[in-house]
Amino acid sequence: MPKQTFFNLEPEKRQGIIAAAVREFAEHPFEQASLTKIVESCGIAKGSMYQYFEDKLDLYLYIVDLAYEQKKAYVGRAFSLEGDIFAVLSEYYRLSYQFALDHPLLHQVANKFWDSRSEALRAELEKGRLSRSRDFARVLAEAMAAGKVNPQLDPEAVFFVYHAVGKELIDHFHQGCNDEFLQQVLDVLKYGLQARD
Amino acid sequence: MPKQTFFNLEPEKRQGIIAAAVREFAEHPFEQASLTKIVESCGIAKGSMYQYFEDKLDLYLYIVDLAYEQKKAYVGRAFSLEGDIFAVLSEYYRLSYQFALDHPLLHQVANKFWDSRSEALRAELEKGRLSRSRDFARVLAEAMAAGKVNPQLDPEAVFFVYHAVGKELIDHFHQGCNDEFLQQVLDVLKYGLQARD
DNA sequence: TGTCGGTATGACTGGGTGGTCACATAAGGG
DNA sequence: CCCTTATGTGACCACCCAGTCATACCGACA
Repeated sequence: MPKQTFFNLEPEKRQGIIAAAVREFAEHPFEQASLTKIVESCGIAKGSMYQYFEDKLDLYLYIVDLAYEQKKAYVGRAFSLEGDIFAVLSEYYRLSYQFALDHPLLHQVANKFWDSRSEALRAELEKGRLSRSRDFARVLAEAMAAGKVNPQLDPEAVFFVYHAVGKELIDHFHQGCNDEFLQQVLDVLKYGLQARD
Repeated sequence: MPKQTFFNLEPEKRQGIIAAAVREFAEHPFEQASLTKIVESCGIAKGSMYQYFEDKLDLYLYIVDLAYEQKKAYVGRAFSLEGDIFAVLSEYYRLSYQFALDHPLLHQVANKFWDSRSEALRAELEKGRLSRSRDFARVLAEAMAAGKVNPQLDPEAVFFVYHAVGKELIDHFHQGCNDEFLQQVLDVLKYGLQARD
């Protein structure tokens, strides 16, 4: 967590620091991101950074959190379509894509976070995965109870699959991804590979 | 490509270098892997490394290639089960898992390769993806022609989904992954989320 | 005016990196 | 025995890094 000093800053300066950090962490994973470049890019002294944050990791986690909060606010509406799980999923990924278009840097920060292999970040990673699985698990359980979802499937396996595909979709957002392709991918998940009678 | 000098080495020494490099690249992505540590770990001089390889990238690509060749040899049998695409897929992932158990370091090298974000590796990444999509596309086309596969699906989307899930499965091999869970994940893909009549 | 807490600073430390190069060694062929 | 060619070597170079610290600045209050 940032120190109090950081929050005492004039908002303008604070935003400048945040913006510079977002730029750097959007381009490089934690280990390769350079604090030196961040302070140069926003024109403050190296030492000042240590008045605001404990260390590089502290800054990083603050920025990742920020990116995630923004994304959650953006994407959360999808879950308001209660009842129709397929509409929820479609809207969820559509909004994720919109977010990536509107906030490419925040998108990249959040995205790069997931392939951090650093031990220091493992705990945070797991926490994030769990918190996101909760909403999904709830919607899935409801849909199963309502008989809308294939009852022979293992809910955990379903989450695993959607998580994997979601990650890959998000990874490929930067290459462009029209609504049609998105819909086709979701259809694969919805109808399954095997031909129906 | 390694220089001729590398292939002139006594096999024992050559294997020592390979083993050390595999250890390092299994633990760290390309950018964070340390040539210095590799030469220390196999007891040769830094300068010698540059008699064998052009640079760090040259060594890395050689090692990745090696890991992939081994994996292909191990996993390729799956495609001999022509005709039943679901058997092929099941066997493919089962063998991938076996490979990860038998050769954990090679597995990690191959695996880490996919989340390299370095520009220098982009071209290689794309090449690998294409070469692996070919076998899959062939089996899929056959199964579609035979009416075993849902004809309304977009083959490209199908490949996308299987690639994504495969990557995530492989990522999670190190946490253990029993046959049963694997089967359940494949069932999700096979039967689809929507309840059948 | 003095002084005191909070803040800003950037030179510096100690450690790491990939890559180089002048030199050493060894093996053959004349 | 020398000369050439192929290898081996590790000190060294230039660069980058996170993090520290003595010093300076600044506004407020006395």
